[in-house]
Parts: sequence; structure tokens; C-alpha cells
Amino acid sequence: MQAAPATLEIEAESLSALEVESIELFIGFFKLIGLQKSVGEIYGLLFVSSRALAMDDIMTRLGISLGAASQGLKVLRSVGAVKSVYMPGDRRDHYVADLELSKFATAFIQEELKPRLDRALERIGTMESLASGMDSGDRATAEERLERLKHWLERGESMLPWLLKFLVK
Amino acid sequence: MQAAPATLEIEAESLSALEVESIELFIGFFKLIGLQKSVGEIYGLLFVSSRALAMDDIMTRLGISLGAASQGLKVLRSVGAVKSVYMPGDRRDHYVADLELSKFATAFIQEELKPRLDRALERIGTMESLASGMDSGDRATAEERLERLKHWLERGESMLPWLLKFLVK
DNA sequence: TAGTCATTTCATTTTTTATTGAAGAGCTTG
DNA sequence: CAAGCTCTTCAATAAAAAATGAAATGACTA
Repeated sequence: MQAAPATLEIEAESLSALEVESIELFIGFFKLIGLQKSVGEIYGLLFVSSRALAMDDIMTRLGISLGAASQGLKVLRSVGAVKSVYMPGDRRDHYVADLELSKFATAFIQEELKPRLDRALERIGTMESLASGMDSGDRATAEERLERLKHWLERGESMLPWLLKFLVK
Repeated sequence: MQAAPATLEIEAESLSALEVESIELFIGFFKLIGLQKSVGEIYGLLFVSSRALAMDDIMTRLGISLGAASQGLKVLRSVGAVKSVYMPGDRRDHYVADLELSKFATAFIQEELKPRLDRALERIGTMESLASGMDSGDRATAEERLERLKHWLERGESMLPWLLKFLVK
């Protein structure tokens, strides 16, 4: 008994092998930096498209909902990964992939990594005062470890500008 | 009408303010590299503990289940973030935090980032052959973009050894 | 300005991921 | 070698995250 083709497969038939590879590649990368599947799908599709696509093209080709397409494009616009281009005689927005790939890494570093390092360093300040009220054995342990953690975080933080420069160049 | 204290709060009372800060700090970092909350909790607790803790200490203090504690410790052992120490007269394993913080970053780079870059570069090979069978307009677009992506990924890959050295030193 | 079309928003549903705890395997000890 | 601990595993459950689509919004046009 052969199962009827799943919806997913039907949809996928309208995608070329190249598009499927591209979509899978970007889903993987985007997940890594904390972005969801549908965002990766959209970018993957646009990346190998030589034409600008409207939102309903994207919905149809990928088989995703209106809401997912709208929100995915919102995220991609917000990190500068897509831009909309004007198409004469068509009311709809049309999107193309921005090929400046370093933008993703940059956005991740500045919006995820940097704030988290800053927050952690703040927290260490708090922890240092908490530790100073403990009795000597525990205090010594805590202070030594906090010092170590702080040192390591500062080192990480100091690397970020270099990393950004390397990626953008 | 005052609500009765939630279980979480009861548990949390057995944690010092320092422990809470440490736990929150590490939950945040571990999430960033794709590890789950309970893993961060356990490491955070051990990080500020001057004594080695047994698994049931960990369960009790954090208010997590047997399974979560066992699995969390398994992950932490696998990345070398904790080690067990021998406690005379006690059958149970006792754990201490490994303070070599660079291990986390190293594990992330080698187990998440590097394989994903390798996989992506492989995929680009596939995509290049797929593109070569297209007609000229689309082919030119695809080839140019693939070249660009490849270049960027190779650049990223070339940075990893340097990054590792910087973090470990 | 009424009607149509494109897009956004968000309450609901679905899917995915993490947690729980009972069952059981492996040690240790009396 | 039986009874008791400690720890692991995994099927079931709970929690979190993402996707859906109907309704609201805004924008153009006839």
C-alpha cells in the first residue's frame, strides 16, 4: 500500500534541486544563529533566484503560510538580508537577497553575543559583592573563580572588534 | 488572596543569591551554544560550589528530576566541563566544575561550527554542478552567487584555527 | 469614497524540544 | 547471592517555540 504523497512533497516538486540545496544550506546556518526555519527557507530561495519574488510567490513555492512569510521577511529585512525592489505595474513588494553575507555574522555578534557578554560582566560585579560577604573558605574559592571568569569574558569581548573586521572585510 | 508559593520558589530558597546569579549566567551562555537550560543550571551551581556535589545534591538544590540531572551531567562530562572526584566512604560520584572555560567555546567550534561549514562547502559543490545544467541567464546568476558564498565560507573556515588558538591560550 | 488588493498582527493550533519518573542494569556489601 | 544503592535509559508528559489563517490595517484606484 503506497501512501499518497505528503503535502510537503507536492510543494517540494515545484522547487528545483538547486533551490532545495540552497534552502537546506541556509536553514542550517540560520538555525545556528538562532533564526527559525522559515527565515532560512526564504533566504535560501531568494539566494538562488535571479528574479525578485513577491511574498505570495514565496508562500506558494515554499508552501508556507501568509503569516510565516510576512514574519520571515520582517526578520530578514531587519538584519538587512533582503531588500525590496520596485516592479513597475505591480503593487506587491518584490524581494531580492542581499549578498553581503557578513551581515548575518555581524548581526549575530552585535545583537546576540555582545549583549550577552556585557550582561555577564555586569552580573559578575553583582556576584563579587555577594561573595565578599561570605566566610573565608567559600569566599576565596568564589573570588578566584569569578576573577577567572571575568578575565575570560573580557578576553572574549576584546576579540569581537577584530572578529567583526575580519568578517566584514 | 495570596497565592501559595510555587514549587520553583520553594526550591529556589535553598539557593544562595550567588548561586542564582551563577546559574542564570551559565544558562544564558549555554543556551547560546545550543545546550539546554538544565545543563546550564548544573554547571552554574557547580561553578560557585567549593565542595564537590553528588547527583542527588544537584537534583535537590535545583529541583530537577533524576533524568534531567543524569543527562545534564552526561553532556557536561562529554564536553569536559565537569569531572568527578573520589569521595572516601561514599559510593556516589561527586562532581566539580572544570574551570577551563575555553572548553565550551572549543567544543562549540569543533562540534557545531566546523562540521556545518564543511557540510556547506560540500553542498556548494553539488550546487555548482546543478547550476551548470541551467540556461545561461540563470546560470550566470547562480554561479556568481555560489562563488561568492564559497569564498566567504572558506574565509570563515580559515579563521577557525586562529580563533581556537586565541580562546585556548 | 467604495472597493480591491497587499500586508501585518495575533489568538489558536501544531510541531518541536525538554523534562519527568518508572523500569531496570550494574555495583557493592552484609 | 540477595538486598540496597546509584545511575542510566526511554516512553510518556509537559513546556516552549513556530506556523497557521482569519481579521484588522493600510494603501492604491476606478
